[in-house]
Amino acid sequence: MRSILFTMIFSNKLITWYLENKRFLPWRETKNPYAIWLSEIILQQTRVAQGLPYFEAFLTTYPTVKDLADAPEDDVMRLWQGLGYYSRARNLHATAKKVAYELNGVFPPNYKELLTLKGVGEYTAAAIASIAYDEVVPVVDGNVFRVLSRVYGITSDISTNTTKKEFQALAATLIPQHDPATFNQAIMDFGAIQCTPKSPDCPSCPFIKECVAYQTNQVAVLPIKLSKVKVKKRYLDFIIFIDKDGNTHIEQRTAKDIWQQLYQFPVFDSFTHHVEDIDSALRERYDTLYIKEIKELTADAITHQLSHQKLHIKFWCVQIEATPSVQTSWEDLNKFGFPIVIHNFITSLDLKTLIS
DNA sequence: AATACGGGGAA
DNA sequence: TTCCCAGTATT
Repeated sequence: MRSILFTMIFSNKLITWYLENKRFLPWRETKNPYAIWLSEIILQQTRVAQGLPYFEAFLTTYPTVKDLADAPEDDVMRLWQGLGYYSRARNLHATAKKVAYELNGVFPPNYKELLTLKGVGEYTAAAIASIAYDEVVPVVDGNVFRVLSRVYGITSDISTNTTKKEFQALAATLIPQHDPATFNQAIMDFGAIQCTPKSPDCPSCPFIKECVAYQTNQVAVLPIKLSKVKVKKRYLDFIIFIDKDGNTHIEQRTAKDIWQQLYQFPVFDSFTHHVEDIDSALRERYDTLYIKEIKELTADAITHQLSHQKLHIKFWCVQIEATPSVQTSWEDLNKFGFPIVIHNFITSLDLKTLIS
């Protein structure tokens, strides 16, 4: 452990850097817990540039937590469409309802109670408590792991819970009592702008003299992260039914699986192979189905990379007399949230060429 | 302690 | 391609 003097130098230098280099972000202009909570949920595992337009859209569409609580779930999911990790949207909605109707519209007032909210873990509770309430509790996110592991030369595996506790303890010694909000945002901005994962800007870094990683030439290998995910292949054949009126059929995903609560076209789903004989497969699943024509819309399967699965996706157009279940008009599809890969495909499609 | 869960940007 | 992003919930 470094000296007390160094911890003060670290905090002061960090905040000095922040005041000169910080990004101007809309959620920094407020102490409103609702807006700050919203920004923190959106920014989980998400870059600022990607989350920013979603933050604006949500705050505009739902100016208060009650507006969000009262929204239909389909609307919330659709607004979240494309951002990924959709459990965040479901938890966001559930928490909005709880705050609006069980907590009288008031967010829990401290770190410990914030932790009880769905979708709010240690990082997010610390972020909200420090930024909205000035509670002295350090955030530990990917940026903090990176900055501290480098400056302090910490070589523990950051994917373990034990290491996370070590970093929380270290950060707790660094965070100043008088301005935790600025410190937390400073260390995250520093990690995002200066001490970046790849090719950080060490020559202009204020910690170049103190940084253990820089002095021992370990910047490129820190932080150490050992856990590596294994990615499964998965084969999806989506069936776009078109009936005689030009309507199609969609269904909602409800299983504990990817894309829960989002919509999709009926699908054949396998971890080993694409459907070999679509015609037979369709007749097996829907025993009464008058098929006029089957058209393969994707000569080559579309690949779509998720964190734990690599999807190989084909789309089929199947013209029939009537849809096998509830029908949806093509124009109404934009009322539903789809996985982005489906949404992009729909957008690229021309219905006329589909049925010609 | 491991694993599942999206999508996109950067190198 | 590979990495990883203002992580959380579940097993």
